[in-house]
Amino acid sequence: MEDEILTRSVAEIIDRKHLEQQLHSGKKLRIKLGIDPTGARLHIGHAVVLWILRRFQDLGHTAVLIIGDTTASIGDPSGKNETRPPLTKSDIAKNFATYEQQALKILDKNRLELHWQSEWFAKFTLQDVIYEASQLSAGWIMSHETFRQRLKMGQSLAFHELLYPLIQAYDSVATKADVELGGLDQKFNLLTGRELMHAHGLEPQDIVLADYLIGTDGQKMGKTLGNFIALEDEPNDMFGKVMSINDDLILKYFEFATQMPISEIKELEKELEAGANPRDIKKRLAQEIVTLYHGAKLATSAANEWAKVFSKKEKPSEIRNVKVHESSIIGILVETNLASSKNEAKRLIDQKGVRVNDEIANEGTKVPPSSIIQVGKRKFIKTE
RNA sequence: GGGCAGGUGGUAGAGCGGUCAAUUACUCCAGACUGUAAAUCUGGCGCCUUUAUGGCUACAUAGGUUCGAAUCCUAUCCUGCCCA
Repeated sequence: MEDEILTRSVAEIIDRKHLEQQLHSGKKLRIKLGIDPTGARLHIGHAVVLWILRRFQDLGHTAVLIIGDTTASIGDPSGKNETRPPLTKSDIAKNFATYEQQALKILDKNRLELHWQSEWFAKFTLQDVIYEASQLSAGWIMSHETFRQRLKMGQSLAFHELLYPLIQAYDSVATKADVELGGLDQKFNLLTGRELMHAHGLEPQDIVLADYLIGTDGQKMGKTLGNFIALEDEPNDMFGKVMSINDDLILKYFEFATQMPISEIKELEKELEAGANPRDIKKRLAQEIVTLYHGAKLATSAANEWAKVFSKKEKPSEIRNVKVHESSIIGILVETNLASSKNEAKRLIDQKGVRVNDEIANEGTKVPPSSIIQVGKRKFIKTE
């Protein structure tokens, strides 16, 4: 366990030696993770860092979650090429509520400490801001790759964005973090935490940077890219999405997205090298992942369902029933959101992408009550 | 404050008075092939209809010029660069 915590899904550790000593010292460490209360749905890419945090918890350390209600009014500039619109207070509260619900599927709430940035920043005066800013050099801030890039490329960069690393860094001072976790793109922000802690006479936090989990299409997993597996995806859906990842990613997903011991993953690697059908290994992967978020029982039924629909090409056992008012096939497709417009519906029909009761539909196809309508390979509904 | 260059569809990025609902690439959708993988190939990708050499809405916003504007003019907002 202690070995895995420094290697599994981890891209970089600063300062490794120091952290190892800390872990061996028997001290109860405070592990900080900042949360950006923006999007609502977590995906298994976000989960990577949460699982790392969970492993620390399992060793008896305390997870310190910081909700970035102050930084939300800036928007993390890391890796972004434009200024982000700020969020309102109620957005933040709402977003956090959904975040918490999802994150608790992974974290242990008994070893959890929760803070809002406003706990300390609400009291900040301009003098305080100036003082904190004086502890960092402009050269340091401008050494941030993202800032340099944006200036070089002639993209917008607003002054307040330069404060982002400082604000996040102060969280580490306020909470006296021993370790801070983050994604690889957070490196600069977390390093700034070390700088600022040093300036305040505190022992600088160690940093554990999680590696990226690649999305289902091989690109970085991201909400905007639409290639993510959400923690709240339905079991069947989640299973299907895992099955659709590229073969090359299978082992990486085992490491990053499941809790299977590394030794077992090594076994699977050998099986693959020996010529096992990647599909079968992937089924195990899907089963593992679905089990984490939905339990073993639902995972098994998702596996059966998948085999039924896609291997044997039968229909799913449960098809969503939808009340329809339209009578034409085009009208129904639009009404049920299977197509976004009538033109879209026509296109789908022209391209033989629509079936009504297993028959390829044309524009004049009649839809009797209780018909099964299929669009593409995976979308089914039953009319009422 | 002054000068210059820009703001185009989900993204990047062409177009610079009619032939523009707008080249192209990526994303995306459907089909073929498959292991619901990847790769590849084919078709499509603003909305509506009586499917038409059709209508409507769109190229930052608001006006204007013109038979006709994404393209020209004016104002406004926004961005970058240079000067102070």
